[in-house]
Amino acid sequence: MVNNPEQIEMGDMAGMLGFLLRLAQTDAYERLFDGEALTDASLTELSILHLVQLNPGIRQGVLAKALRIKRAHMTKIVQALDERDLCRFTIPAEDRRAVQLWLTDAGQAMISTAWPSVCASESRVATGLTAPEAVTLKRLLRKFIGMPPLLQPLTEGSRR
Amino acid sequence: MVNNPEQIEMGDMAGMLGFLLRLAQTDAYERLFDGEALTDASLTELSILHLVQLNPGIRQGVLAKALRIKRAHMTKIVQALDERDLCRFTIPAEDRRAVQLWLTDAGQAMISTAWPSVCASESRVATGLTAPEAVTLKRLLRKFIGMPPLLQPLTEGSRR
DNA sequence: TATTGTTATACTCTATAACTATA
DNA sequence: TATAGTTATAGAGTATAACAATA
Repeated sequence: MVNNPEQIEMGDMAGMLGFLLRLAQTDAYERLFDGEALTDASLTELSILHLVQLNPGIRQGVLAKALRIKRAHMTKIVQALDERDLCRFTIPAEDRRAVQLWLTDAGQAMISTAWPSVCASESRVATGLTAPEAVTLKRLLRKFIGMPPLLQPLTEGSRR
Repeated sequence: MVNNPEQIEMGDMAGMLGFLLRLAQTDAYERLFDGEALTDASLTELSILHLVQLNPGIRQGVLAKALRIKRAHMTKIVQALDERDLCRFTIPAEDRRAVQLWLTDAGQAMISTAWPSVCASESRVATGLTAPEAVTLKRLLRKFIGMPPLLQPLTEGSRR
């Protein structure tokens, strides 16, 4: 049994935002895919494919900033995706230092089948919160990280 | 300049709790000690010393669960603290499998001087949120991770 | 048999800096 | 000079499993 008989004194840490965020993030990740492993691609890779699908031609560095992945690491991730034929890159003529990302047909196919299960699993992460609480939590997190608020509350994916 | 001219479409990810938590945790950590590095001990080590100070004799596994650190990793962290004379451990007679942790005098001294600066830096993490928003965010995070609510919010005048 | 902690290994991610090529 | 990306390396943290000692 994994109950928690030991009530420990958390001191200042119970009021520390950074600490609470770390625990919450760890718990969220544990609840994601509870048990089931991702075989074809990591969650990070799926996120990248999702964003490249929505933002075709996005520059690698922009993606890295959005996902808080270091540039050096992003290079390796993109190379791994390229080696598996999931994405391609091109050098734009207007700035030949940049790298633009595109999905291959295989990448399109993979993310189209894999992403719905990510969404389904994600929707089960907020167990323990009421629906309005989850909405508030997400709104505050978006503000905290400087992400623009959602214009359309909660229905389908929005288009431009 | 590090402005963000590129507004990228986040799709489903803007509404995913796990994703928002990951970004928030990364941002929070970056804002912590903005620039200044911790020299004597890592943030994890300081957290452990703080909790051992508040919960003398706490078992290693209980601490690991509270901090979401894997047991195998906790072993190495505690060994490192022991080697630096910051904490000690004992084997309780009532369960000789367990390991109880205690601060040495040096550990007491170190955490007593280092912890206030952790708290001071932590209090600057929530930039961008109003004070009531930060309070709400922390309350929701505590609920999300199953941590008991704070009985006395932060000032006087609290009731249940 | 289950639990606590240890050891070992592999992997992911971070941190850093030097490097190139372009701007 | 500054920026975008690459390469390389060191270190922290995670994931996993086998193991010993104890319950």
